[in-house]
Amino acid sequence: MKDHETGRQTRRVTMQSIAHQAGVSLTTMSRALNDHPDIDPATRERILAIGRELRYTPSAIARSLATQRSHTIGLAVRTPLDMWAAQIILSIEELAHTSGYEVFISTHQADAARERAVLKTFQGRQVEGIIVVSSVLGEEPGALRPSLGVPVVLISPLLHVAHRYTVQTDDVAGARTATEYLIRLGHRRIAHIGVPDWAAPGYNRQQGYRAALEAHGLPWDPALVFAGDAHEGGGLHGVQALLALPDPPTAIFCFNDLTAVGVLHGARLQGVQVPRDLSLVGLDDVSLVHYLDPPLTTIRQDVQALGGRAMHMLLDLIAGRETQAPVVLDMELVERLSCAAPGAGA
Amino acid sequence: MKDHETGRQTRRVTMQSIAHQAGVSLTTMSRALNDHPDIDPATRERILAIGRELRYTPSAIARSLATQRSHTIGLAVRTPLDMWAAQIILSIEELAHTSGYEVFISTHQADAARERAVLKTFQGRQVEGIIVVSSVLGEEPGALRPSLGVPVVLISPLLHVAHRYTVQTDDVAGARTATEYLIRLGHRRIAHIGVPDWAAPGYNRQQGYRAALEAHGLPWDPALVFAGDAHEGGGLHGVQALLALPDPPTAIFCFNDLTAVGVLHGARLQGVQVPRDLSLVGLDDVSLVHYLDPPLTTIRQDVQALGGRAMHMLLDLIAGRETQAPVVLDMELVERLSCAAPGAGA
DNA sequence: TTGTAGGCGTTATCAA
DNA sequence: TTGATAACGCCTACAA
Repeated sequence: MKDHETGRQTRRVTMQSIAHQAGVSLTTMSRALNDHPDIDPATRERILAIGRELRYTPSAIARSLATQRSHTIGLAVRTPLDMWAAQIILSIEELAHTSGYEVFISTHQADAARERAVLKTFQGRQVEGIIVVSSVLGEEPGALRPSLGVPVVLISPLLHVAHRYTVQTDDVAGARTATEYLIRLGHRRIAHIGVPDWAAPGYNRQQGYRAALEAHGLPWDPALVFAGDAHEGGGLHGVQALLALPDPPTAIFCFNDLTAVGVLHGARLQGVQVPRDLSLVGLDDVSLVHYLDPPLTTIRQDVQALGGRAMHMLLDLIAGRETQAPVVLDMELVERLSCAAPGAGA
Repeated sequence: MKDHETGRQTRRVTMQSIAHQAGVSLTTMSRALNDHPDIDPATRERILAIGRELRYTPSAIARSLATQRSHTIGLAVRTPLDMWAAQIILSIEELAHTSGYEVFISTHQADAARERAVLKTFQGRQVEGIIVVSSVLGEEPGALRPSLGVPVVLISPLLHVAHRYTVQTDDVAGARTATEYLIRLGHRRIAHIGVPDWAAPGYNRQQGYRAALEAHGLPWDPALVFAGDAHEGGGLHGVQALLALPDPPTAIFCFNDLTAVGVLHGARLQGVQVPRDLSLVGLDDVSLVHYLDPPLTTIRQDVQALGGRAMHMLLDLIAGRETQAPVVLDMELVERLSCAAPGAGA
């Protein structure tokens, strides 16, 4: 081993060396480390002192091999780039930390092969559990089976539920809440800017949107549904297309807040005022939308809870405890200033 | 071991069992796995086939113990919550993946004790290298020494450089570029909204701001420097305080884009128009600022390169290769519409 | 080309 | 209260 500060060769400090120094057996040494009851406090202190002096750090790897427990979990996300995933990473890491677990992180890029590879790697690393955010394999029946012996918890909804342990927000209800709010304000031509692939979240939000329309006897007009990209650009193109319609919408429900930011921008470019000429509802409630002009009305999802519940579920499964599954979390309307009754303007 | 799908008890598949089934020794088995040259392709195929059939996954832990290489690195971030850290996590994870490394992630919350604990844990896990983002220990001379035998690379600047292997952006130059841009536009009263603790990035950006003022013979007025919080709220409070000044600024250079978002909001609330009455420069260039009203002029930092360079440096160190250190990356002005010559309004 | 045996650093089961 | 000794699952000289 090389000391990267001095470049000197160093010999690894192991239980051997310390036990030797202290004149005790490996067993006693081990007891000292894990503060086992069957040990003289004095000898233990002596051993630990030597350990500190020699800067001894137990090898978690050797320990794992011996105990058959790695105290690690695997966390696979599509990408850490959106606030959503970042918040989930944070809450999971914190809980893992307080529960004595270390977490491996990997990205799967919404690619099935990649996700499979990640799971396989985690399995090889002997993780005790796996959490997958925005899993694509979750849709394939039995695809999560190969991770035999390791509990897998999924965050994000599935269309074809092929897995029991999932934590998700109720996208359908959330989208419905948003749309009904707009209907209550008096809007009749309500558009939706979604995502291109219509994977579970996108599909569900669109379903909620449609359900709200139908429940209130409003026609479902395909021309009012635009496939965005969950980013500002999609929102921008979306409004441009929607406003160019012969009979343009008076309100838009967006897949997420970023999309709404793009819509806001596009509306401004066209001289369309929000909320006077166009009402707008986002989804997520990222901190920033509070500071937009106008502050965005949105649907809040408790992302921290998503991660927390998933981690708790995983800990339960690891411990062989009973656990409630699946978990579906509610979303909540946050009224700000981007909505108004239609026809207020021009 | 318990199969979490069926609840059945299962016996771990190991090299033993497969070698036994195939009627070969452990050595041959090992050779088959690591496609060693000294093995009959036929027997190898036979062994691998059995492995596939029995869903065998080699134990990375046992392998690590035997080879004394874990093929893991540790990544400690302050928090994954800002785009900044998220992008770094992504680029590091990708490079690690293509280099055959798995990454442990942890947060240190800008707390020295926590960071020390994380490093210790990583060391125990036998990681081959560590990257710390926004390290606080990096300032303490020798604090990174305990991670003996493991190379440590730091991302983010240090005030008192006590560590050689760092990757950072040139905050001083970036801030100076921003400020000089405003000066060139004709501004004389230029404010700065920074961060409260004035840790390295905050301190350096303030230094760059001051350096620009001095270089152009402009007075340095402490009243024009406000301590924000790197978030929208700080920007909001910042403008409010600055605009209330007897001789308010005509331009503001913000610590980061989020701060600028708050400033934009605050200015609007006060009826102050950007850029007519107030010019604004941010820093980071997060995707969103392009869609603000007006689109934000900002200083771009190449966060992806930050992560990439750090990871390359770490790989070099792990391999015992020479590596260039420290690395300082330039920042670049991105002109958009939030700046104008002063006095255009009123 | 294949096999034997020892070792990696720790825990755990017995005895003492 | 302490100590041998055998795992844990894999790699690697060295020998056959």
